[in-house]
Amino acid sequence: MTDDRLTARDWVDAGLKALARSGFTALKADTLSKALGVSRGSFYWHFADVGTFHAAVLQHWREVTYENVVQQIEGAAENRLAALLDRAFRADFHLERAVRSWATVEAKAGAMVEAVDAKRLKYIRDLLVEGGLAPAQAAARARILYWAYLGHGLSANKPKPAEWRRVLDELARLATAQKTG
Amino acid sequence: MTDDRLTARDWVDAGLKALARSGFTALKADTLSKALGVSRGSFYWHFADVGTFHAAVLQHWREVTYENVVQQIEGAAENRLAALLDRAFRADFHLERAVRSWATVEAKAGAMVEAVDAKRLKYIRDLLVEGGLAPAQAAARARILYWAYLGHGLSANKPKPAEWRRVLDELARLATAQKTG
DNA sequence: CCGCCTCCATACATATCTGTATGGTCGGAT
DNA sequence: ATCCGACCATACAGATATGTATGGAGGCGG
Repeated sequence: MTDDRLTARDWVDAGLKALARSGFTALKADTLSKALGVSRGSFYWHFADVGTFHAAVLQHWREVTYENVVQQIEGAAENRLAALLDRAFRADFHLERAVRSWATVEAKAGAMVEAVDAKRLKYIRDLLVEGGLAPAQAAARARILYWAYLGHGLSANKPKPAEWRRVLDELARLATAQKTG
Repeated sequence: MTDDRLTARDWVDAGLKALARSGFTALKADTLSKALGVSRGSFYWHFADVGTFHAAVLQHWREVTYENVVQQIEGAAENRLAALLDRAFRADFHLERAVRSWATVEAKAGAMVEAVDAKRLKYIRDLLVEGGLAPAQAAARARILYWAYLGHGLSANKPKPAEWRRVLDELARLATAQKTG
């Protein structure tokens, strides 16, 4: 039997799902309770108000969006930078889009996004330095690579398969080419 | 005397201002009428409903965000690509952020953003081709440049002045370097 | 002066969402 | 068996938003 009682975690999971599907405007006690087939009484038992629920959702988002990814990259690949690029540009971006959209409207989401950005950026920069780039150049290129990742994920207009090879090629070049003059 | 009667254009301008300041959640008849010091009766005289108002705001956004920019670039500079990069990465991004955030939630905003993306991307690609790049490579690099523009504008974490020189340097390189092998 | 047209105020009905208060159900420990 | 606590339903009050209906205020042509 699927036990009918819910946990706070169930609510947060439903929140992330609604976030990816419908954007942050779907993160309401009213909407989610209907989606879960319970009343808002359940929501207000697990959370004091929507603010604390939002905080819980953001916290869980950080875990699934950074810690988990880095763990996978560090564990599996021999060429970590290539693995990261490949994974980043192929990942589903609905959740990230929704959170960043949310971040432009609510400060607490903005703070969380900013924190995640800083950690990811540092991770890329460190990889480039390990790859042999001078720190200043690594910092600049890490920025561009991360911006490109963001821009790619946030724009609906994606390259066609034929163009993808070229794009990845140019990205890898940007990541590894030594300065020639 | 500032004439007290409003026009539809006044409402759209107020909409864009609210959009840049507070995000798309501020695009409501209720909120805007208070900001303009009139009642919602005025709003519903100029617009049938909020949907048509939103459409008018989006349409006006397209004009100020594309036509005007291209006109300036085409008119003034001798090195149009450098002028575009400089202008793009220094511009105020609040309005663009808000519209793109809006685009993740409402389909009509998404369609408008997609249309603007396609036009801007084509413009960059054409500039690169004129600069001597092969079409396929120009397409790939135009993507990356535009992605970087978007990522830069949408992330709060900007480089410090010292890093900016490096970043612009690498961007220009990406735009102009010939393939060496 | 009169009536029309433009623009806005006011009032009402309705919908959605929040938060609280209160009571109900069910399982498990004593 | 009963009592307690976890979990949820229901009902209420209030805030905020939409859209409509209706009634001014004020300029302007006839």
